[in-house]
Amino acid sequence: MKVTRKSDYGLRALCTLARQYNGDPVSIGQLSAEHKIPEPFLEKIMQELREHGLVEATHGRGGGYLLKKRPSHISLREIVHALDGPIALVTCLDPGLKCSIEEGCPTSPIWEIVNEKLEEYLASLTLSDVMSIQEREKVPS
Amino acid sequence: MKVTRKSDYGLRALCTLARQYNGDPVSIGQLSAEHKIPEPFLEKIMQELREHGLVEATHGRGGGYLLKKRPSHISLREIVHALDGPIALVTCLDPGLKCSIEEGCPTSPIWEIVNEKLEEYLASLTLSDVMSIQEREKVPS
DNA sequence: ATGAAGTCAGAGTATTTTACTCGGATTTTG
DNA sequence: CAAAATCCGAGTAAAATACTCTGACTTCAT
Repeated sequence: MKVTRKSDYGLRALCTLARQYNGDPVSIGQLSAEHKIPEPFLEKIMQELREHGLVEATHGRGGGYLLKKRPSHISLREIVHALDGPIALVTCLDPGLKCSIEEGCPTSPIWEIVNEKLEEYLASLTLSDVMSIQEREKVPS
Repeated sequence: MKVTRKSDYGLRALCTLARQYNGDPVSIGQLSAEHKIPEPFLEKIMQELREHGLVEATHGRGGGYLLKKRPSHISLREIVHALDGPIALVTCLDPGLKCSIEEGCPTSPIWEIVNEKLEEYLASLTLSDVMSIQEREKVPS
């Protein structure tokens, strides 16, 4: 319904995997330690990212996760959709509620427009963008 | 934190008041009946809109609410801010959480950018826009 | 072949946020 | 002064979010 911590945590983990692109798999343990995310929660998150084809996992010793696509080919929208589902800025936009279908609802048209703008914007940003913006912010001390 | 039903209900009520601009005050009873919003809840909402200077109330018999500004001078952003506070698309953007201040947080910079875009867009839309979009949608049957 | 390091899968729980109620006071008009 | 309205503060119910737990399965090194 909104962008929850799942998406935030997922994005953090994906940043690490992006740095490690073409390198060794990274385990849940490493990821959760680096970003201070509760292990079992992150486990769930990585599973969902895998089910949506964003990462791939290797089992057993030395295993972990790797990006399945280039960082520049993974959009924020994909990530958020994988973890929080399609954005419904307002409750009444939630798929499954009749509100948006009803004739003469004064507000759903405008919310749909705003919602669509947001989705478009998220679709225009990729994991590479996130990395470079992050780099720019880092003040070398 | 997100756009809740309060903002949606508030916007609906404001649409009615916009139609009634320069007319008689509209009571909670009328508004809640027209939009099927629980009366005591809408009461709270109208109070908050008044506290933020978007509407004015008159007491007693024949009383109710009126817009305090022209519909074209009331932005969606104002309405949402009055009822749900500043938008924090992601939990970590909530004012009061340190996350956004921490050095080296990989995600908060991007969320801030997206959040700002959304706020800007909401600021660009007014109550008049909402009315005309609604009008356009109405399919005369 | 076995045990350690890892993921997989599903159900279950705690916390927080949202949505809404209640009761009584206050103001205005007929 | 009574009826019609808003005002105000506290409190409750429902829903969504943010997690945990348990046990299985896979892979690899020794």
